[in-house]
Amino acid sequence: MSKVRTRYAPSPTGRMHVGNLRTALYEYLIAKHEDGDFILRIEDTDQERYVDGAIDIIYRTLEGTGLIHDEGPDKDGGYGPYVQSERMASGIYLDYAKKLVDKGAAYYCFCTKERLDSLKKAFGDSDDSKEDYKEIIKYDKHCLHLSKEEIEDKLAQNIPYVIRQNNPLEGSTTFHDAIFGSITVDNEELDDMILIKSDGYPTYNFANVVDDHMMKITHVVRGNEYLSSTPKYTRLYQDFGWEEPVYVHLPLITNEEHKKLSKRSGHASYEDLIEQGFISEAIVNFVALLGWSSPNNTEIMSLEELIRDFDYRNINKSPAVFDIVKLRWMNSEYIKMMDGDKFFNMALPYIKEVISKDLDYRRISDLIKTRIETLCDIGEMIDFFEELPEYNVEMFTHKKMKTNTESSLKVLRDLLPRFEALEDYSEASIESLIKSYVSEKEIKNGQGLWPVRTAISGKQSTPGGAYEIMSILGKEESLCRIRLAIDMLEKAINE
RNA sequence: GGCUCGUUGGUCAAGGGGUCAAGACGCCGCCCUCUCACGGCGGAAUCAGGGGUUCGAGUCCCCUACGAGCUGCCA
Repeated sequence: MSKVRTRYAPSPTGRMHVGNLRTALYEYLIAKHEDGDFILRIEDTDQERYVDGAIDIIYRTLEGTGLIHDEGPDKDGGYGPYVQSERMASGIYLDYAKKLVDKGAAYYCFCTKERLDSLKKAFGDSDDSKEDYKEIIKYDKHCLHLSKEEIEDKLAQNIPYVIRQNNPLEGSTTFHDAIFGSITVDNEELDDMILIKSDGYPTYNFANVVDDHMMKITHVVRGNEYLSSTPKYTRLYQDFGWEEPVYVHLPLITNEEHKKLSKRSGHASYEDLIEQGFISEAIVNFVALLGWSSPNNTEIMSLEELIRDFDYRNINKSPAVFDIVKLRWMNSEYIKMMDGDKFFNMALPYIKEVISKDLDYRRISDLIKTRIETLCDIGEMIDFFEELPEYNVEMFTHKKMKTNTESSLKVLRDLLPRFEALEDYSEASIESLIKSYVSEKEIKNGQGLWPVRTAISGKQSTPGGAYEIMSILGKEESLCRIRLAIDMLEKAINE
């Protein structure tokens, strides 16, 4: 059996959206599961849509996600070039197209845009929303019947031309997909698609077939949206007399409205997600589970585990909704599993964004590790360290803690001199001080701790409790905040 | 409009004719607890509809409905 070779063939048109990322991932996994090669090929045959810097985004994304390619523009494996515009320079696409012309499987077409437009037929109600109003065009093979002389003549006159596939009008074409099974389409439905554009570039569809064959790609993995055009690919393979690869068409990924993900939905691309505070491993893991599930029913899986367990035959047929809520959960799982040092390094920039004081960032980092879903949650969780927020005295009243303004005032008044006298502001020291006060007064932990935590944070909820926060804030700031609380409570009670 | 594909809880999903249809996210409740999280325990919630085939159907066939994709000198 020949070595498995898959390819990721993006067109450099912008950021890599999660659908493309999943395609790349599955291609990588299929290859690596069989110890095969994963190839990167840039499909830049559309100069109109080419975006500067997009190739760098592709490199960055593959590197960031760990989908390391074995061959590509930057890694020659003997099947180059790996950029279609460079391949075109050698004239291979035109040569192959001409071979098809010689066989009668393709033909020159000189039709003008105007003539093509006249073939279009409107249907649907034009009063309806634009989406219902479509045009249908199937080329009428007008130029198929040009004589050899006529063609030579037009070519000599430099009349612009394209080369079209010559599909039969009768019979049917069948291909097999690893996920969707056998699909048969009447040849009558097959349009004579363009192989070579008038600018000399091949269309994606044609370049794909030629390149996949020349690069010995064994498994063609791509989005479901290509299912409809695959019969035309099959005809091309047959006309060339080439062996077809294994087709693996992937179900669509949709947004919550069950529509194709769009750039506007915000969470569409890998880089968007990174900016939203998601971590790479979680994104990869989550995306892997959109359309596939592990046979041993595990969900949190490293790339290595995915390689080991992935089997493309288990891929789902139905479209999957991209559920960012579940991604958030998975992201939080990855953060919790992460080594403390590693998390600290990732969290530090987010911490420094809201805290400029000289505090123990590492301890803050440890406090938030189990409490955040994305790195972007950090800011609002810890901003009170930097500055005490304005808060209402009513916050001291808590039913479950059995506290109110009076009881809180008493606790804080009792504790203030002890805190003032305390030298060691370590967590343990503060803890034993408060604990002994609580047992001395025979009150509940909550009755003693709620007022303190409220006073030093000004928040209903905080990462960590009173001991942790006080020890991080330090003596001076803690005392200052407690005195402020006492003032507020006194004022409120006297009114 | 035509062609193609799809349809198991709100979401991801297991399930290839025969236990009360797994599991996860989310949601709700309880426990733990100085708050919020973490963790633990429990709960509600699903086979789109209709016909067949069969002793028996989420699983096979047909129809309907709904959804999606394609219908570009885009990929």
